[in-house]
Amino acid sequence: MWQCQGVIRPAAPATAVRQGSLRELNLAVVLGRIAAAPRPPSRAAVAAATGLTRATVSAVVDDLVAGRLVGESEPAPRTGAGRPARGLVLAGDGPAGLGLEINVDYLAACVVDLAGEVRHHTVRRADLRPVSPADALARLVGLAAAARADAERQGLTLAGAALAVPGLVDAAGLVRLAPNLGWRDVPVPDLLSGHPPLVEPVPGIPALVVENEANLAALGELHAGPDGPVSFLHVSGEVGIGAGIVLDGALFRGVRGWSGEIGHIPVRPDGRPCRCGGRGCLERYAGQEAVLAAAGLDRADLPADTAATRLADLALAEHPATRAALAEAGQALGIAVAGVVNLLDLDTVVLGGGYALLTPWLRPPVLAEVSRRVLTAKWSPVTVRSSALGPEAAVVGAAGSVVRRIVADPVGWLNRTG
Amino acid sequence: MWQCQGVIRPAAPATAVRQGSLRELNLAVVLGRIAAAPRPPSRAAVAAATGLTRATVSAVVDDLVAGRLVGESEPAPRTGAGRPARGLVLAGDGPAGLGLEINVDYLAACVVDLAGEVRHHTVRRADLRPVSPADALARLVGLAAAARADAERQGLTLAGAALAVPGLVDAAGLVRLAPNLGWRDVPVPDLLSGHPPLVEPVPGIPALVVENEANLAALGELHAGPDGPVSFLHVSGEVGIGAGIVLDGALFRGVRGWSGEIGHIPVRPDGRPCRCGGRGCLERYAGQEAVLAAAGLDRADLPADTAATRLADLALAEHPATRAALAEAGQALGIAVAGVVNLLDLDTVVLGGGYALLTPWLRPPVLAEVSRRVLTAKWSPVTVRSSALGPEAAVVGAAGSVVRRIVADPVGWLNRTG
DNA sequence: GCTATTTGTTCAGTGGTTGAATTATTTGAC
DNA sequence: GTCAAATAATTCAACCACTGAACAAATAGC
Repeated sequence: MWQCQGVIRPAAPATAVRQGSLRELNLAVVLGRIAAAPRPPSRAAVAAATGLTRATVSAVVDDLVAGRLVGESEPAPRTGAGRPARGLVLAGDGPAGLGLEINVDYLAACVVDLAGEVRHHTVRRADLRPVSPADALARLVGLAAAARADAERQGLTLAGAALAVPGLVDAAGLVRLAPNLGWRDVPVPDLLSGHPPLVEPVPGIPALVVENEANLAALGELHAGPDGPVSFLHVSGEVGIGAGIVLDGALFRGVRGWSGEIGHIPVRPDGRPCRCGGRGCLERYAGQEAVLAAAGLDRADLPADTAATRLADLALAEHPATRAALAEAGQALGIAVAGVVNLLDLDTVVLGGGYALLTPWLRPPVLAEVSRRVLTAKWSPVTVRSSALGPEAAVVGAAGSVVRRIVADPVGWLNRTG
Repeated sequence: MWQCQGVIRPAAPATAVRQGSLRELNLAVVLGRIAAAPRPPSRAAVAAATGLTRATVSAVVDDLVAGRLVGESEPAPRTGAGRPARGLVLAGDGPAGLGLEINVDYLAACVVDLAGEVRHHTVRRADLRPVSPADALARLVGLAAAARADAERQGLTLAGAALAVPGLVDAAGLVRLAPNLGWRDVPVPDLLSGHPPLVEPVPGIPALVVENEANLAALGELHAGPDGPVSFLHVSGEVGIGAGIVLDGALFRGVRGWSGEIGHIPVRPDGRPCRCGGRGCLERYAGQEAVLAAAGLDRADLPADTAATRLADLALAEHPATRAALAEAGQALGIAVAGVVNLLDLDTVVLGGGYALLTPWLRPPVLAEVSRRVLTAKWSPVTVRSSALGPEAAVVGAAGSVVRRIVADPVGWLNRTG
């Protein structure tokens, strides 16, 4: 056999590999293996899976246990004959991630531990459109402080925080535009600098990452499904429509972090004008306002977060205008998704946010457009399914992004002072 | 400063780092550094850039020189006072990549050395639509043998080959569908197995990779521009329209390698029916047939590879129908590109293949649609430019993909027997 | 209780990097 | 022309982390 098909991936280690990097890399490898294992693995199992020797794995695990990243499970997993294994699990009393979210009609905070368990979750409903950014952030700091106190009561140490915002965020944490909140050029880090820090700083882990909610919601989905797909498109249908793209288990953020603006993909290029300046954007056909209007509902009547529930109720009751509105929205969404799948060759699309509840009615038209328009659909069907977390995906994903970072690169945490 | 914005990138080393991996990784690091340097760097400069010690770099370079991957440049670069540096360059007499291409009306072969120089290039024009896949591949083998002989005459050793095909290729090298060639389910490796091998096998380097031409053309563009962008969309306008997506210097292939089917993104969802089964696909408005028809030309009159030249000539002569046809095609292309940029947040779009010649007329309408429809365009403008390599991008990119792989992971080549 | 079996640890050995000292080679000043 | 300063590259003992084999620990089955 002299032929062989292979992937073209020239991703070399960009950075030099020094003496100590060896241990640093293996800390990440072993920790990642423990995180990915379906059951608590023994040191021997980790050694077999990674190709390291048992001696090395033992040494690495000692470091991880000393750093409160890994613990031994009780009771030990039964294995049959031989000395019983001691199962390794991610520590439930080590570092944790703080997830925060500001949205149109609620604030939320949550804490996720290394193992991915949600250990704290608060949602405070309030219409934030009339509230100034500074005041909104001040309220959020209160939620964060309560979350931190609760986490510490459970023996957890918050190692970093991530804030989900429904808008465009630049690399410095400046919210360039969050139309539904009415924010424009809001410097989140500056506004928070007057408050006590959300978490004690840990080297190598950003104290606060500000990120688009749709991106974090996609990560949340990855986090929720233990053996789900590692590459998918997550579409969040809210007032606007955002998408997060997950490729090989990592969020794809684009050159400046502004990927996923699926709401402004043209689906009717000469159609309805959009406030973005374009015409026929998806948002004008499948966004909350458009669907409510088509269903004959007045959006002033109901808060934004109940719109999806209301639509689902009406659809369930076979309300004709609602059914038609969802069919039209689904078709527009399907046109956009077909383009995305043609471009990126993804095999899974997750409907999240407000769309999660509406999946039963959106899925058929989306699938119809996709199977008609995607060139490769005949060789490999595209799965369209509902989000597991729904509207909570963004906060959970935010907190999860912190712990994912620790698992991927535990050196910062291990080298912390104290 | 307790806040800090960071990228979310949990890409840990999936594989264990063993004792010997240290040297293997540093071979790649040092080689990559030499490849990326604008001028031949000294050992000391490589040490400074990578963080390794001079001692280590010297040892690593010795291995690379012994393996014919690196040489010392003559004359030595002048540096000022002190012992003169010995400049390190990628070897011009070591391994090389063989690039092959089958297209509608030509076969091509080329050889690219480690430094990226094209050392051999042949194009044989012939209408391949009436030729059976087996015969076409047999002719290609002839071209490849000539290329190999020429390469060896120059002291080069072919380490691997890549074949560009205008169609969908699966992981086994099976061409599922190449509509313009009339190919369907053509098992390229099987058909080649009766011929002598294209290259002597090298461990770790696939003897033959079969890949979509648009993907390889995108890589070729990356290869041509020394300090161009590392993330961009490369659109190849031929009979069909394909795109290659390069992210951080690596080709994004999608889950099954079928990414980039931009030709079937819906731009007029209820518009002209497409042979893919959909309606209003970009290809029906900006593909070669559509543009020729709109310009009032009969495509039977001229071979496919001269269509772009002909259109450019007419446009230059201010032929009204041609101008209008290109404006319409550019608008359709702009609608599709706007969707892509909204989704992926890319800042550069390269017009390649037949579009390269037509850029002066396509660029304005594309830019107009993009700036109108891309949400983030006001903060960071999108560059639309012409391909540097034009129609040769795919073969060059194919050959370049082989050498890129060697530079990224030189271990296979170094461990070869002989 | 004995054996087979598997887990986890210990320890000398080794590969590869480190850092300082050394050699090599040039420029520029006196 | 000679010497000092500067930079490049090599040499070598030390050290760090992984390796492999031997060994101790703990259990199931007979």
